[in-house]
Amino acid sequence: MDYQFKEIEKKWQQFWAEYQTFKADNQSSKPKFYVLDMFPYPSGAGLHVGHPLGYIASDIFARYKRLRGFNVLHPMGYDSFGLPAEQYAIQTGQHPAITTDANINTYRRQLDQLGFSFDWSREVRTSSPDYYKWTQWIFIRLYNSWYNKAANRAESIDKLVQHFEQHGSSGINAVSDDEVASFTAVEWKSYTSEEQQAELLKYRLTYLRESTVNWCPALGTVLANDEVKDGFSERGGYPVEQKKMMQWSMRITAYAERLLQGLDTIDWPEPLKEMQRNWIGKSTGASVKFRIAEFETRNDNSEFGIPHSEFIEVFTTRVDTIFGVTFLVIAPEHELVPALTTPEQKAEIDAYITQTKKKSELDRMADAKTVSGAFTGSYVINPVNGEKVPIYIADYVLAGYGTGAVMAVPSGDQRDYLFAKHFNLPIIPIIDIQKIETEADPTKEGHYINSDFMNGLDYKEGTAKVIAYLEAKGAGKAKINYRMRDAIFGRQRYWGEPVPVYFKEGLPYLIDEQDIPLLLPEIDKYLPTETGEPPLGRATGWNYKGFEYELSTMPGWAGSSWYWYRYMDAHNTDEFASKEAINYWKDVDLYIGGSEHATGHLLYSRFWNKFLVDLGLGIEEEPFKKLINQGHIQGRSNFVYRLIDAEGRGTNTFVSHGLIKQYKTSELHVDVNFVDNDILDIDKFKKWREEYANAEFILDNGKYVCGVEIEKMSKSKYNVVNPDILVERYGADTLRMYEMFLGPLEQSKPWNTNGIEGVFKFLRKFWKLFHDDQFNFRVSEEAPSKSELKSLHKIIRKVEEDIERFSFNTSVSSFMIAVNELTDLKCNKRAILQELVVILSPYAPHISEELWVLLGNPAGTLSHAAYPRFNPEYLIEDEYAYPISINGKMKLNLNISLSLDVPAIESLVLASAEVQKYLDGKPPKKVIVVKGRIVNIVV
RNA sequence: GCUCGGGUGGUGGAACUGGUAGACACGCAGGACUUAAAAUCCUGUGCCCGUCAAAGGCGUGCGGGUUCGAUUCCCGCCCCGAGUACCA
Repeated sequence: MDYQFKEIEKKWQQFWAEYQTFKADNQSSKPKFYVLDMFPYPSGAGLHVGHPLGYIASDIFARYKRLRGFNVLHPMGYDSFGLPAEQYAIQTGQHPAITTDANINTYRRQLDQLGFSFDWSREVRTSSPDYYKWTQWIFIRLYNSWYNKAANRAESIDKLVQHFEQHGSSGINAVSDDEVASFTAVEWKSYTSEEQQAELLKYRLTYLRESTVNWCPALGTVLANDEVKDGFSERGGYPVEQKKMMQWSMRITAYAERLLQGLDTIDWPEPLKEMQRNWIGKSTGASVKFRIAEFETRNDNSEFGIPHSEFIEVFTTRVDTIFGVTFLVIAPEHELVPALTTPEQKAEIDAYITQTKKKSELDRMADAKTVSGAFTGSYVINPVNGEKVPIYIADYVLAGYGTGAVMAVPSGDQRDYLFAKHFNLPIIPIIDIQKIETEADPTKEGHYINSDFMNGLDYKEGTAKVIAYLEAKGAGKAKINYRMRDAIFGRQRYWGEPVPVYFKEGLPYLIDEQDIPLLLPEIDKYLPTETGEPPLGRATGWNYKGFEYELSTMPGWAGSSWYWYRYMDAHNTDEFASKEAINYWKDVDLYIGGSEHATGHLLYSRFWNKFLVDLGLGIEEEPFKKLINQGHIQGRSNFVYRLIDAEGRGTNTFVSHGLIKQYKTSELHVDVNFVDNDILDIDKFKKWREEYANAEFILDNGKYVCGVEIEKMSKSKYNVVNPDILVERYGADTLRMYEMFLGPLEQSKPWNTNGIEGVFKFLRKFWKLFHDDQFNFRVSEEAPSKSELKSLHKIIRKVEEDIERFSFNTSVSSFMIAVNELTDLKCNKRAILQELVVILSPYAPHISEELWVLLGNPAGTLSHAAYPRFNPEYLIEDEYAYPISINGKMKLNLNISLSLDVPAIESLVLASAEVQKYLDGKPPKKVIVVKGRIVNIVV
C-alpha cells in the first residue's frame, strides 16, 4: 500500500494513548531529562500553525533523549486563568470555567493529532482547585516570610517576631518598606496585636500597600508593567491610566541581586538575559543628603501632613562630580515640593505641575530634548563645599526612580547641561580634559580640577575619597540602586486565584492553611459591583467566619510561576510536589518558549523558585538550566485588487497583481486558504461571499496572481493557517517536518505553506524504500554495501550534531539527502533501513512506528530503542577531489589519493596539464596545500 | 537615542573552527507517461556576455582593511526586525 498517513497516524496516536508509552516514572536507573514547553493559554481561536513550532522542537528533543537512554519528563498543561474567558463571560454570561473547558478540549484535540510524546497523566490546569490550592499555599508561605539581608535569604516571619521580642528592631537587616519603625523589645511587647501586625506587614514578602498602578478602566483591572504597551493594554488595546490603590505586592526587589547574578550561571539566549539585566537595572553609586537652606524658618507644612525634612536625598552614579553641582532637580511629584515652594514662586510651580500632568495624559512621546522646569525658590547646601544651590522641579526627573531627586552636574550630564543653558545656570568644569563648549562631557579620564580636596586625583581615587568624606560627615554613603520595582499582585477580576486572606479591622490575615483551597465563589455577573468593588464583591454569603475576604484575585503570572514543580508530582494531595519527586527531577533541563515572556513569566518564575529554594522546598537556585526562544511565525497575507471605476467606486472586477500599475485599484485581504503559491483559486473566491459570486477578473497569463505582505497572523487579516487543514491534507509527520524545515528555530519568519509538498514527497520516497513498485513491503537481509553504510553513518552523525545544537532545519535536509542517495542506490536492506527508522522517529514518529513494526519489531518498542552508534570508519575515503584555486578562485577539481603528503600533492597538481593551462608556462609564485582540503596556486 | 538580533538566487534557506558560495526544498522552464488532466518520473535553473556550447566576467547590504584565500575576522557606513524610553 502507498503511504496512508491518515490510518497510520490515527493508529499510533491511539496506541501511545492506550499503552501510555510516554508516561515517565519518578524513579529510574536512567539519568533524568526534563523537557518543558511554555504551557499555553487556551484561547477560543484554537491553535494556529505558529503555536506548535516550539512544541515540535521540544518533542523531537524529548524523543531523541529517550533514544539516548534518558528518563524523559515531557509534560503539558494549561495556563487556564485569564482575561479572554472572563471578557467572554461578561458578554455572554457563560461561566469562564465552561468556556475554558471547551477551549482546552479543542487544544487537546489539536495537540493530539500532531503526535506529541507528552505524558498526559501529569497534565495541570492553573484554574483547577487541585492546582490553585498550592498557588495559594505558596502565597501563604510568602506572606509568612521576610528577607534577611544578613543571611541573604528568605526566612520565617516567626524568626523576625522572635528577634523583635528579644532585641527590638535593632540588628535587623531586612528588605522592607521605607518607613519601618525603630523600637526596643519592651516597646514591641507593649504594642497591640494590630500594631504588631501592621509593622510586620512592612517586612512580609507579599504585602499590602498603596501603590500607583496601571489602571485600565475598560477592563476594570490593574495591569502589570509588562501588560501595558505605550499607554494601552496589551490585550484589547484599551487606554491605561495611573491610579493609587491598595494592592497586594510581591517583594521581588529582595531578590534583585540574586536574579542578576543567576543570569551568569544559565544557558539562555544572550538577548533575553540582557533584557532581564536591563529590567533589574542595577546601578552602583552613592546617595547624598543635601541640607535644605533656611528651611525651618520659612514653611512649616507639617500640620498639613507634609513631611518636615531637613534634607533632600539624591542618588547619583557620579558622586565624583559633586563639586560640579550647580543646582538640584526634583520630580514634580516629589513630596517636598509644596514645602519648598516659596510664595513668590508658587504660581510658576503650580503652572508647571499642571502642565506636566496634562503632558503625561496627552502624549508621553513628547520630545525629550525640550527643556522645561521651574524654580522652587529654595536652596540646598552642597555638603562638600557649603555652597548654596537652587532647587528646581522638572519632569525629566522621575518620581519612581531612586529618590526622585538628582544633583545636577551640567558639565558632565547632557540633560543637566541643556537645563543649565536654558535657565542660565553656571556650568563648572571639574576634570582637566573635559570639553564642554557645546555639550556635556561625561568622561572619567583625566584629573579633577575645581574640586578642593579631590584636585589632581583620578576617577578611582576621587570617588573613594569623596565617599569617605561624605560618610565621615554623615552626608552620604555608597549605594546600589535597582530600577526594578516590587511586582503588583492583584487584579480586580473574577477569573483568577482567590487570595487566601480576610480582613479584620482593616488589617489582612491569612485564612487557616487547612481551609485552602479557597474556592472561587459563584456570582451573578462578572462585572464590578455598583460600588466599584471587584466582581468577587457580588458573591453572597462569602466570608471567613464573618470576616470579609480579599476581593481581588491573583494575576495571570501566579499560576505559571511554579507549574514546572507540579508536573513532577501532579496528583499529590498532601504537598505541592513531594520531596522525592523534586529530588529526582530537580530542575528543567530544556525550556522552549517565546521571548515575549522575558521580563514577566521568566523573571517571576526565577523569583518564586529562589524563594522555594530558601524555604528548602526546591533545590536548584535556577529553575531553567537551558532555554531556547522559538521565533514567531508571522502571517503572510494575500491581496486581491479591486478595480475602481471613473467615479471612484469599487467595481466587481479584480486585477491580477502584475497589472495593477495600469489600473486604479484598492487592495483587499483575501483568505490565504484560497491561494496556492500566490495564485488565486477563483472558484473558491467566488463562493467566499455572495458579492463576489459574479466577480470578473483581469488575468495575467491566464492566472490571477495575488499580492503578498507580511503581517501579524490574525483572523481579521485572513492569513491564519490552521494546522487541522494541513494535517488533514498531508498528515502530522509532514507538518512536523515542514515546520522544522522552514528555517532556524530561533528565527522569526512568515508562514508560507509553499514547499510543504517537498516534505510530503520526501516521506513518500522514504516509504517507497521499504516497498517494491506494487507497494509490497520488501526488505532484503543482504549485507549492506560500502556506499550504503556511508550514507547511513553520515546521517547518524549529522542528526546527532544537529539536534544537540537545535538545528532541526538542517537535519530535515540531511534526511532528504540520505533518502535520495539510498533511492539512487536502490537500497532496501534491513541493516540500513531499520537504523534509519530510529533516526527519523523523533521527527516523523508515526511513519517510523509503522515501518518499525513492518520490519518485525514489537509495537511500542521504537520510542525506547537505542539511537544508532556512529562509526567513523565508514566515512573514510582514500581519494579526495581537491579543489584547485588560482589566486583564490576555484578553477577545477583533481582527484588525489589522501595518503599523499603535501610535497607529493604539490608536484602532482603542478604536473597536471589542466593546471599548466592556467600557469601559462610561468612558474607559480607560491603554492598553498592544505591536506584534505584545498590547493591554492598564486601566479 | 541606547541595547540586542539580522541583511546570501525568483522564494524558504545551507555553508559548524577562514578553505569548492548557493546544499536541500519550493517555484519556474523543457521533456517522458496519458485520449486528456492530475499524480509520478527525468533534465535544466545565481546574474551578465556568448547561436547551443566552450571560455570569460560579476557575485553573500555598501565602502575599505587583514590574508595565499573572507558569507565567516577587523574598521566605517546604510537598511530591516526586536527590546527599551529622560534611570541620575
